[in-house]
Amino acid sequence: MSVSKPSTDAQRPRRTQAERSETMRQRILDATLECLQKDGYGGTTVSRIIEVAGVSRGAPLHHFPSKSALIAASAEQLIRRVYIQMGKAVAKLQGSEDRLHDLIYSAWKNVFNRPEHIALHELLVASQRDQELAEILQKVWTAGYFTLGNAADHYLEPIGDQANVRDMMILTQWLLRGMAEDLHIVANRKLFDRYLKLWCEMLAVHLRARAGVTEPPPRPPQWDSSPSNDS
Amino acid sequence: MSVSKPSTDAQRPRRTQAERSETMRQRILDATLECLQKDGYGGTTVSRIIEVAGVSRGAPLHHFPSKSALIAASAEQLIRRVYIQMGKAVAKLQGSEDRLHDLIYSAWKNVFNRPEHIALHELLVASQRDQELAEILQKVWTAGYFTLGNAADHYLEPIGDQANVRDMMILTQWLLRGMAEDLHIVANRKLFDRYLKLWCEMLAVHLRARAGVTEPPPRPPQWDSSPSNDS
DNA sequence: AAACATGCTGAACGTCCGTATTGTAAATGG
DNA sequence: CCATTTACAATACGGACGTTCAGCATGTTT
Repeated sequence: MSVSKPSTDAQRPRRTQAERSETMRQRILDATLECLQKDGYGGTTVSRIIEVAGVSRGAPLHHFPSKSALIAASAEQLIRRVYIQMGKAVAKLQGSEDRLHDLIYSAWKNVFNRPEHIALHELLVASQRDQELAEILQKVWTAGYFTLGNAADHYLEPIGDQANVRDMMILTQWLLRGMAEDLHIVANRKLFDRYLKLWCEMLAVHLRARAGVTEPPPRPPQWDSSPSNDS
Repeated sequence: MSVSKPSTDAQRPRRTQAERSETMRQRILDATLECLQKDGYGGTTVSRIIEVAGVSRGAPLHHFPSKSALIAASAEQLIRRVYIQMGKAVAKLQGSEDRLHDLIYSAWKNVFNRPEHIALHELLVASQRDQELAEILQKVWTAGYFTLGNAADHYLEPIGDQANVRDMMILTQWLLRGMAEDLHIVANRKLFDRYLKLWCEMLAVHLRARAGVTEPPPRPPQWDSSPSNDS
């Protein structure tokens, strides 16, 4: 219900305006993402957001010109978060014995089978009727393509000559996305593990670990800690 | 904008109450599905539905106790329609030269790459927060599993011994569903054909056409023309 | 310290939502 | 042929939506 309230503000009664403003802005963004995840796109109303954030009704529109701008800013932040997390996860696979399996599982566990992905997916679906959102969500394509694609290209190599590592990672992402949509339909969670394993076996026909890779994959360009500069 | 207006009602000024009622009911259901497809779940309001159907505001709630009941009835009807269509499509593949390829393409063209699937997908996403819808949408799992699974089992056989036809069809459905969500993001439509082809090649490692299959697959049980008996 | 600027509150506004109610034409049944 | 029932139209209602705005603290500047 609450999103990171400032510890005890008796401790620091004085903060600069910029500080106040930034924490408030962040609090609203976090509350929006929490709403998207728990209540869906349709349930993400201003009333609900301010309830979760614990702020007044006017606060969100003081920082964002409209609700759709707030959603857009939340989307940008979420995409960055999700794929940075994934980038970090796939950077720790040098010591793995079965790199293909661990890469796929890492993508599943760190992206598609996460609460954050629910919010991201809500936005993706909403973007079918919202041009502005669609342009932002295109970054998911790019982000996924490079994060998973680069990592796979770094750790794995094709076995045959017509196989292509990056293409198979694109198929992987579509598959995992489709799987994630059945999480609430299919009760038996172990089923998903079974099919994930089957998918790894199908990939293993065409991909194998590169020999002697001890370095983590190169980091994507600007994705370190650019705060949140948007609209 | 309009959904199957009665041809020329000057021709038949008298119809039984049951007839009037049934056509009206169907008109409302069709309008609801059209709304779901064009305006999404959130945009499917009573106002929009009656505008599309060209009926009064009271009409929908005369036939359905509430809006959610209307949505539920529409969902049931849609699921039946979509997978009957798929069943018919995959029943014509005996003459195909590349049955695996044609089966996958048929699933894509007749289900996932169709306007109706957009509506179905909206309902699937909404069912994450709606228990009643979720129970209805479970039928999509069952329907997909049997329709595509049975057909594949009929036309194809595993090559290795650990391969399983039905499991691979489940992966196929997840993949196609995930692909369909990027249709509005990725401008180049030919890309999807490329990846569909790649997927077929990956499947071809494990599946091949059964020899001497000239019959169409057996029809699923009750799926012929049961009108629309629900809630 | 006084004057100003900024960050946010909280009430209010108009619009649209889903539903309830009342009225009217058409079909049914004696 | 008329009373009754059914099918739908039309309007009204309370509530929730996104947005606006005057007011009040809290920093900032002079």
